[in-house]
Amino acid sequence: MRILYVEDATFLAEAVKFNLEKQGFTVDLASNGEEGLENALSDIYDCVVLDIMLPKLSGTDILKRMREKKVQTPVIMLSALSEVETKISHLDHGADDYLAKPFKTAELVARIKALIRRPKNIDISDITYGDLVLDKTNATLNGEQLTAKEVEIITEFMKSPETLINKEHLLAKIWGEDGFGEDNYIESYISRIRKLLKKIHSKARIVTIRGLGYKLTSK
Amino acid sequence: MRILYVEDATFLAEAVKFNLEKQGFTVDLASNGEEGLENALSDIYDCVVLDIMLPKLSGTDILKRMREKKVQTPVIMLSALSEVETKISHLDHGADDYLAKPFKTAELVARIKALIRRPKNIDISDITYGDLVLDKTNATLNGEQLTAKEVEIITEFMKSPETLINKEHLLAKIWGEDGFGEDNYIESYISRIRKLLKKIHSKARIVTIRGLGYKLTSK
DNA sequence: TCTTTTCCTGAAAGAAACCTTAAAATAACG
DNA sequence: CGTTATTTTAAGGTTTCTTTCAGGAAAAGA
Repeated sequence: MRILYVEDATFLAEAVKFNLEKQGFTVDLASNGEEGLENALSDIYDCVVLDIMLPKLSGTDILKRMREKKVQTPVIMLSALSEVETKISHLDHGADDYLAKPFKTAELVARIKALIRRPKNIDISDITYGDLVLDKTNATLNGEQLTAKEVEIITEFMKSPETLINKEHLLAKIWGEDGFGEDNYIESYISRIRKLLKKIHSKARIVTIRGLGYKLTSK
Repeated sequence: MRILYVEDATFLAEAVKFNLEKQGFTVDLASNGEEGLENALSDIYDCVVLDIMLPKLSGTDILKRMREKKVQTPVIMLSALSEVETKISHLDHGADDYLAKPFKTAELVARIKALIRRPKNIDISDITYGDLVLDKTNATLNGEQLTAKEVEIITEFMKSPETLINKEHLLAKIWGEDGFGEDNYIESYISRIRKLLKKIHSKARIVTIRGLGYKLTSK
């Protein structure tokens, strides 16, 4: 479970990071809004915690841009302001929870856990692209049974078809942490997925953009 | 017995939770409508208590959506409005009981208990799928005697045949709490249920989707 | 063209998830 | 209170998925 914590108060950031890691989470820190946004958009986190008052770009802005870019990672907002209005406005913008500063780390941990553990009933809906139907509840692609990793990879492609997806992103999202000579994981799976697509007689295929990554296309 | 209580007034929610837990219930809280709906749809609760006035999504909406999705968990609605009209409209939408705010926790506890006790008289109807007949009054599958846990597990599968059911769900629904029980519980029972299906000469069988869960199928 | 880099693919090794059985613990019953 | 039935624990074996490896093919660069 990987968490992004965007916070400019270093001492606080470090303390919280320490506590979260003790709970078994992997934690990345960002100390300003721009850096935070960049990380958040990578879409590899299981939860993002945003302070609102930040240099360069506010937490609110980060949240807004994330949702614009269709990044659906659960978000918890932190702020000294506990006015109901602000709170509601954030929830409206797609924040999943809200915590007033100062807070107890235990409280934050509890909320993160609650968000992550939330039943996955909602994003489990089928994904379709062209003649492909990925049924995530049954782990099948056009009726063909898939393995867990295959589902994850195919999901990434079908969520952003006709878009280049680089290996780094796949490694980070599906294998977590930083890869090392592990590019072949992906090549191996791409190979198998291509076979699958052929077996299904789909018009869609995965093309490789040498040096950059792969792309699902049906053109 | 696990209960979901959807309520935005935190102080009230905590108080009620405390009292219900004293009665031996496990209680999950949700503080807004969306979260409440998501949790309710997971279909692992024995009873859902819905406040009507909620941020994001009203209790009424949650109830409606639950029934649309065929989630038949007993529901108690809470509201400051005690007008007969509203009451009737909710009961029409499939609520099982109605309680006006403010209420005494003891009153709520009593109603929850009443509701939870009731189902055993009602949903005792047989469930069938393909050549299988589960008789819940006698705890038999095609005449073969079952144990209590076997009935519960088989019920889950027969309620949603041809659908992947993951271990987490089974653990939460049958053993309660947060999947603290071992996966091996399930593996053990699946093994026994498979023997049973063979003995019965049923066409149906339980297939395992490695890393994801199990599925009852007859294809 | 020849060399280098990057990618593809099939097969084998390794790891993880799952199955099965039997015995121990617990609960239910008389 | 003893007996029986059910549930849980434990262990070893089995299967399947994932990773690794190695050799070859395609693209890019010299």
